[in-house]
Amino acid sequence: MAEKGVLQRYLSVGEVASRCGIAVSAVHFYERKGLISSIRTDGNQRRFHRGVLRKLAIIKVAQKTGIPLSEIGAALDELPRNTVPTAKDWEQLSSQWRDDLNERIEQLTRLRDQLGKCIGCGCLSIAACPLYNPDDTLAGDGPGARLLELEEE
Amino acid sequence: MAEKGVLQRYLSVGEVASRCGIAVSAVHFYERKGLISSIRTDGNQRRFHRGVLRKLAIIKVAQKTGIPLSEIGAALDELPRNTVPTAKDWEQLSSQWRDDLNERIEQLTRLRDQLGKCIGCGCLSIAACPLYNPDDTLAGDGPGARLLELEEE
DNA sequence: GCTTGACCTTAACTTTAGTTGAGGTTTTAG
DNA sequence: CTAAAACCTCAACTAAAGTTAAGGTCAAGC
Repeated sequence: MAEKGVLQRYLSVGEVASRCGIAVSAVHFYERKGLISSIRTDGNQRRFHRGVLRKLAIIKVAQKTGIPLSEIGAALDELPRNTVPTAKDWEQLSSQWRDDLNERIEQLTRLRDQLGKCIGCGCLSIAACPLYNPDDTLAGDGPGARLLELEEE
Repeated sequence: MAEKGVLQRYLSVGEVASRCGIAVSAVHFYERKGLISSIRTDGNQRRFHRGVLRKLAIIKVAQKTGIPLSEIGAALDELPRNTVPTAKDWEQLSSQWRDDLNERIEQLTRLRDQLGKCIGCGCLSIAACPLYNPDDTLAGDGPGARLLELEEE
């Protein structure tokens, strides 16, 4: 199990980048942001543990769900430092994001379902419109007073 | 129908902003970007036709769907200039965006469905993973060679 | 009639997620 | 052994979507 050198143990930044399909500059950037880390060779070049590949994959996936890097970084920080994350660790991460994703999906779905109903009618600019005012933040400002003011056509 | 002044015909920038729940600076910004327009008083203050309220509402909604302002602007430009848009005009707009929305929803749904399957297993960094490589852009690079390289745990 | 609040313009600043370039070093291949 | 490819750092730039500040004008209330 410990045959050294048979598999290359560490990856250069270029290898990491091309395997992940991202730019070298992005790898640098993620490291600067603390999302991934590396050690250095004598010649000061980065060497990455192959575990970084999975992290980068996860970063990419999480970004697609709309999660900002700062949050991704925070989530990655919760992973055990210095021990290789287990399947359970990853699952915890993904289930957290799945909730986010579900919420975003629901939001967009509601949006879609309202889109046709609201956009063509007069209600869109009005406190009562579920699209325009989904959180009902304007409720109680005097009901409906605004409603008529839009009837311009 | 032409009783002047009974309803205030034009809105100041502050009125527009507070009615739409956005900042004055944002109204200025949208005007600079050509998304909305105004006329000026003798004293050089903006006055907005009330139709701008609906446009702003639509801008807000479209932004929530993830459409960038540039595209929103382009869509608004397709509306008839100088005539008040009809319900049909708005419907065309919304149906266009509905397609976008549907696509984004589908994307996120696929993502969600893959999230648990992939994140915990070894496949995430690999060309074969549907999440990581949804467009199959790496297909044909030599099948599976990368697959084993991730098995670090 | 003056003071305050709303408005004006222009320019600079903010955040996120990187990219690009300059100038210099290391590694690798022939 | 040398030349090219890959790497290094640091600073500046980009884009989107605004916000904030500075310095000045306009309008409304008392």
